[in-house]
Amino acid sequence: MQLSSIWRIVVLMKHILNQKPDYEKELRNAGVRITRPRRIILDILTSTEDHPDAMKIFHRAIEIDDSISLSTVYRTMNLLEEMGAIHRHAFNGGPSRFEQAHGDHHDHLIDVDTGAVIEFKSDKIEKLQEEVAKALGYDIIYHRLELYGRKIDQSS
Amino acid sequence: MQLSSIWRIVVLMKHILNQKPDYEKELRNAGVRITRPRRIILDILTSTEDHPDAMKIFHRAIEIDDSISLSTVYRTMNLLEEMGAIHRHAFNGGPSRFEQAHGDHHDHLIDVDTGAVIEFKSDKIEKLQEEVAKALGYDIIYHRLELYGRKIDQSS
DNA sequence: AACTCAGTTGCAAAGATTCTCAACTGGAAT
DNA sequence: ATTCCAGTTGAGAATCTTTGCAACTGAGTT
Repeated sequence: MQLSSIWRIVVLMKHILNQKPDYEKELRNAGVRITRPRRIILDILTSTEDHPDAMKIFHRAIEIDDSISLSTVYRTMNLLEEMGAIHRHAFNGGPSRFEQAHGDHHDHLIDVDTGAVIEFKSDKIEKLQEEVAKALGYDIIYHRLELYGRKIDQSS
Repeated sequence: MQLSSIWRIVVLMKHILNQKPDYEKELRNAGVRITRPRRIILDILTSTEDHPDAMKIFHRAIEIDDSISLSTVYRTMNLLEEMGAIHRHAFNGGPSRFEQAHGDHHDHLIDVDTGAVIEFKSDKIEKLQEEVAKALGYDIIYHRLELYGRKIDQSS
């Protein structure tokens, strides 16, 4: 696509960059401690294909170390979500389900028909966000951008 | 602020565009019954300035009719959200807060220290979103942009 | 290797949200 | 106005998530 020269949109393709990201390193760099519970939970997340909810993660975790608590699962999920390492999906009513992200922070385009999640990143948008925040007297710590869209019909 | 000439940041002032939309009509058209609880909750939503959570709405509601239950508040919020009449904001860990989707869309800057919510709008960012989506083959139906920030210390 | 302490944990309790179900009600049909 | 019934409600139970706090621990420093 010719737009890439302008916007540097990075579309991440899951099946291609499926080398487990080194979350431990990322976490360490972010000043977060690598504890035994966190290591176990990260292992579960990076080695699963599905979108488990907190309870499911908890059950898998206590098979490895039965001292892990559900609170820690929830706390870890919140931590990872804020870091952009995982995504939270709240399907109508039910408990939140989680899915590992990959690589760097990125934003999301959600297909409203299929629920598919496309990840992208636009430096331009991020820069604008910074400027808007600055104008309002704030520094951005993190952000969340989700576009909900429908595939453009190309048949016509 | 001199930036306005550049970014046209629109900090929305609710009390200016406070024409109440006719939700009752909309609901009726959608085949939803207008019950006493729903009418009261709608009145609360259309006449408030803030972003109340379910508990706050509940408390305001029972002052008008003390038979209304919290379940009904939650059910009504889910109903209205699905209809697009209100927006749900899940700021960090706290309870969801709601806001009527009066006319114009806007984004949010959340003060991570105080929880304060500042509304803003940047046409520039929205235009970029459109372009990104288009490059990915999608039309945007709606979007959510939340910046989490900390007030810039101006004392130094 | 021992020391230190802010970050983290497990647990229990609180808080938030959804669900179940019998009773009730809006509004269409009569 | 009365009847009727699918949609709605209130109450409380169940489920999901966060929080307060004392005990614990990772990892930097000595």
